[in-house]
Formats: sequence, C-alpha cells, structure tokens
Amino acid sequence: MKIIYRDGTVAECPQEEELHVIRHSAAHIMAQAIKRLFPEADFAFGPATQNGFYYDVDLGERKLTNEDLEAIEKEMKKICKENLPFKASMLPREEAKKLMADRGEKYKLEHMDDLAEETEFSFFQQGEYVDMCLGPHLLYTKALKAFKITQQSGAYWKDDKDNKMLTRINGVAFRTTEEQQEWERQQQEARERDHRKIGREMQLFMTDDLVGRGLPMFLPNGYLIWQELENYIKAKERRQGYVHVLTPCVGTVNLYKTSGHWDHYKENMFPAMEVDDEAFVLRPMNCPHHMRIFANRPRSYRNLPIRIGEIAHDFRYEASGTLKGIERGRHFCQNDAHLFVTPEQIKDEVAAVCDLIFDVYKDFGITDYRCALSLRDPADKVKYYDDDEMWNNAESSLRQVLQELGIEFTEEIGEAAFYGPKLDVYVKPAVGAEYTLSTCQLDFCLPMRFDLKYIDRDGTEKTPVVIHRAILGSIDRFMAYLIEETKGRFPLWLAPMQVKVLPISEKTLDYATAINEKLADEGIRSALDTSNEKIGYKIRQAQQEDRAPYMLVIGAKEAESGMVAVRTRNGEDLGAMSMEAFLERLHQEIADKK
RNA sequence: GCUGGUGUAGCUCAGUCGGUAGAGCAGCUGAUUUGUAAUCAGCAGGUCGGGGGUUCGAGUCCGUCCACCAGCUCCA
Repeated sequence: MKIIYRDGTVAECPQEEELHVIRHSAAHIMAQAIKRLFPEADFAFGPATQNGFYYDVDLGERKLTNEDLEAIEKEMKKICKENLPFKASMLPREEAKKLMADRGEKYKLEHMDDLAEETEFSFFQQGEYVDMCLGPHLLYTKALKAFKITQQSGAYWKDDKDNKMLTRINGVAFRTTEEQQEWERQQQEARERDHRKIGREMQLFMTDDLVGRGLPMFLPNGYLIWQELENYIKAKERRQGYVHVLTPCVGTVNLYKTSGHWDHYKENMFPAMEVDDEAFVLRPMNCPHHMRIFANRPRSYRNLPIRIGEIAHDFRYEASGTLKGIERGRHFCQNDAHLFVTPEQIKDEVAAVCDLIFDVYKDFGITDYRCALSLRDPADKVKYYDDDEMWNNAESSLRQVLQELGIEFTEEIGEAAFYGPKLDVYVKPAVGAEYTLSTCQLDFCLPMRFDLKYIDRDGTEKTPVVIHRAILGSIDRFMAYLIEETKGRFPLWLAPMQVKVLPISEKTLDYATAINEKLADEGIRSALDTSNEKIGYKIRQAQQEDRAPYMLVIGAKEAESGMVAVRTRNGEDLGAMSMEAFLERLHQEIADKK
C-alpha cells in the first residue's frame, strides 16, 4: 500500500502504519462528505483511533439524525468511488492562515495559534476539500475499502468542559471487508460478555428504579461469589499480617474537612445530613476512619507496620452518565487497607503489596494488565496538596521501589491522588474503556493532617507514612471483571452452582436426591433438577443457563452401581466414577482454584 | 452532568397509514418417564417506562419527566 507524506513524497506504507493511515484518511473523507451535505460545518480535530476514526465538528444548532449519518456514509462511498487523489502541500504561516480563514475554519485557525512555534503548515486536499494535517494519507480515495459510521456523540473542544460541545461522529475502518466482518463478530462477542447481561441471566445482581439508580443489589447467586471473594482476600491479607476492622458508613463533615476530601470531592458526595447541630455524610472512602483508629492509642515503632484492612461500604454521588452495572455504582465495597509504616519500612511494605497484587492475579489468571505510576501535575496547586518537598520525596520513593521490584510501568502526570502518588494497575473489560483494578498509594499528607504520631526508638514522636492500597479494588468491580473474563463460567471455587444433579427420570429421583444431599453435606453447592424433562433438556439448562461446572447424570445404571456419571460444563463426558472419586476431584479443584 | 439513541409480557423481539396488542423462550397445568445441548398439548401473562397534550380515537403524533445504552467529562 502506497501513501503520500506531507512533503509530497510517495512511499510504501510500513505494515504497522497501514490501519492508522486508512483510518486517518477515512476521517478526511468523512469531513468532505459532511461538508458536501452540511456546508456550514466547521471542523475541529479528526484523528484515527484504536479501532477507527472520528471527527469533531461544529454544526451550529443542527442536530444530526440517524438518517443524516446514513447519508454521510453514502456520500463517503460516493467520494471513494470518485477516486480523488490526496494532494499534499506546505504553506508558510501567513498563507496557511489565509487559506483557513477563507474557508471559514475557525477551529483550525485557533489550533494554528496554539502551535505558536511552527512556521509552516501542511495541507492535504482531495477534490474540493482541504484539511490542515500532518498526514500521511492514502494516494486515492478508492483505497478506502471498508468502513462504517458507528455513532455520534458529544465532545468538548479540546476536551475542556468549559468549551463548546461539538458533535463527534465516530466510524470504524479496516483494510478489507473481511477484517470489518471480524470486528463486527468481536463486537457481538463483547456484547455477549457484558457483565450486566450475564448478571441478569445468572441472577447475580439487579437494580431497581424504586431503590435508586446506581445502587445494585446482589442476589443469592451473586452474593455467594461475593462471600467467596471476601473470604479469599481476607485470608490472603491475614497471612501478610493485616488485621480487619468494621467502621460505619457515615462520618461527620468535619472528618472529611480534616482529611481534605471535603474540599476536593464534596460535589461527588451525597449531600450532608444535619442532625443535632452536626453534619454527617455517607462516606465516600475510608481513609479518615482508619486514620482515627490509628490515633486511638499511643503507638510505638515496635508496633509498626500496622496494617488495617476493611471490606468497606462506600457511597459516591457519581455523575449519572458514568454508572455502569456493578462496574461503577453509587454504592460499592472497597477491598481497602491502610498500612501505617516508618519511612524505613516503605520499600518492604510496597513490595509486599505488589507481591500480593500479582499473587492474586495469578490465582485468577489475570495476565492482561498494565501498571502506571500516577504523579501529580506540579503546576496544579489546587488539586494537589501544596508541598513540593513532600511530593518530590513521595514520588521518588515510590518510583525507586517500583524500579527495584522490576515492575514495568509508565509515568502519568496529573493522575495522582490529591494526597500522594500511586501505582495503578489497569485492566481492559470486554465492554468499554479500561479501568483501575488495584492501587497502591504512598501518602505523607493525611498522617500530617490527622497529626498521627508514633514513639520512635529514640523516644521522640514521629509521623508515620501511610500506604493506601486496594487489591481487588472494589468487590463489585472485580466481580464485573470476572464475569466478563469468564463469561459467567466461574472457576469451581467461585461458581454459585458447582454441581447440578440430573436424574434421567423420576425413577432415579430418590438416588439423585441422596447424591444431592451428600454433596451439600460435603460443603458443595449443588442443585437437583426435579423437572419433568428429557435429559438433553436438563443438560442444556445446567450447562448454558446455570453454567454449572459439573453435571451428574443419574439413571438406572448409576442407582444400581452406586456411581455417578460426570459431565463437565465444557461438554466433556468423564463417564461413571464413585462418589468418593468425584468428591476428591471437586475438593482438589476447589483447593487449586482452577 | 453533557450530546445522541433506546424504552411493547420475566427474557429476546414483531406491531404497516393513528382504529383498544402479537410471536418464540421462560412460567403454570396435563400427557409423557425419557441416557448426555430444546418431547407434545393447553393455559395464563401487558395502564405499550410515567404524567400530560393533539385527536372521535394514540403503542404509533407532540411535549415533559424517569430509566437504560453509547460517547464525552469525572473516578479520592
């Protein structure tokens, strides 16, 4: 595939750049189509994205309908058919400005002003449409073979919500129609994995308008998984010397004024409740409660580190548009802990937290994640606690520890918490944008604000350092992730229904009932299908709807021999085995967390 | 919160030009007693998201509120 660069040279496109160029050119062709249909259109940015492209366009008061989008797509196809060449040209600043001014492109002009150090600008033209652009592009519009406009949405000029909202038109583009079909298949597959869909099918959780939006309720099946996760992570933490506490879901406004959260986040908290001349809020996080637990009694360096964990209920008044099943709600349960340490202990404790994170990921088979060191934006004195020395110290300590641990990470400016830098571990769900699962934050700030002290070896009072960390993040979000990763086919130890007992007919119902009871006695979550259906139907139900890892087919042969016929969720027929052998298999698999 | 879209039975969906709602699955009842991914028949199920408006008449048209979905912004 040949492409044209901004200086007009034509060359073979590097393989890995092909899609990007196709998508970028698709954006230009879409802009041309939009301009033909809506001459008043004023274009902002129109880049290629991970799957496709978009163009942000100012259409004045006009709202686009779906028919408009179809018309744009049709016009794009027409432009491709016209097979217009892409032509590159360079203009010095003044001429470039005149060209854009003549064409009424006020966003491009503003962009040129932002690029104050540039002396000349490049343009690409196909047919009557000219766009300021770095390129490179396809040689001809016909080279764009597979694309589709997918949606429109709003987006702010320069991503700033104080600026005007423009219409963003999104599309996808591929090398071939086969690749496009493959993408559509994957989209379908992602929709099938959506935790909200599987959660409803498997009766894991529900929401209800009368209870309130963003307030999911865990149903018996979902709460079984929840309890397994809670027990699992608490046991892991206990092994690392954590203790667990239980603290209330409300706190005084003064508590959050002391921590600084009130100033930073009061807009995202449920409003204060005034009672007996005191104001309370539903708590949005637990750090202040844990700080006060530390301050409850004198502490010695001999007691440190103190690791206080809690499966803690939190409430945040999230913007309505951000709510998403149990991935992001207004109530959620953090797998939270605060480690109170001496400065010398930072390294070992951060290392232990990282070990715990990756140990847990191993248990769950999580391999597709990325780590980021989230730093403050030093220019932002409003968001970040203003103490350069403290920040430099915290950031360099955390960076150094991560480097020494050999963890690969990128650094992201302006992503820190207001009180300190953090290690964030991101994962990508089946549906939607990536999010943080685990976090480990180094905090020199809250211990000062709460005036925390311990008595050091030399008898003087010192301020401890706090490490905030969450491994599963929130139980809710972690469950959402697991649902999408497993498609609801949870490993045995987590499956709400571990075994389903399927009598072939009522004639073997008694034996099947005894088997079911035996399983229950052994602590196995089993269910008995007493329905009057054929065995094929029962299997289909157990495998597809219940997603039970094991099915026991119980007929005359089994009743006579005292065996069970075992079938797996994957359709594998393991044949007849003794109940003892089956139980041993179950217990082993549960212990292995496979 | 912003922009756009969607809302019909528990679930997935159909419903033409405005003339008082339909299917499959699930549910219930009965028949059948079944050997590894859907046995047959019958029954029941709805203030068409809510309140308004236009109309002789609204699931359908208009407006408003609510919820959901996508994207943006945000995520202590």
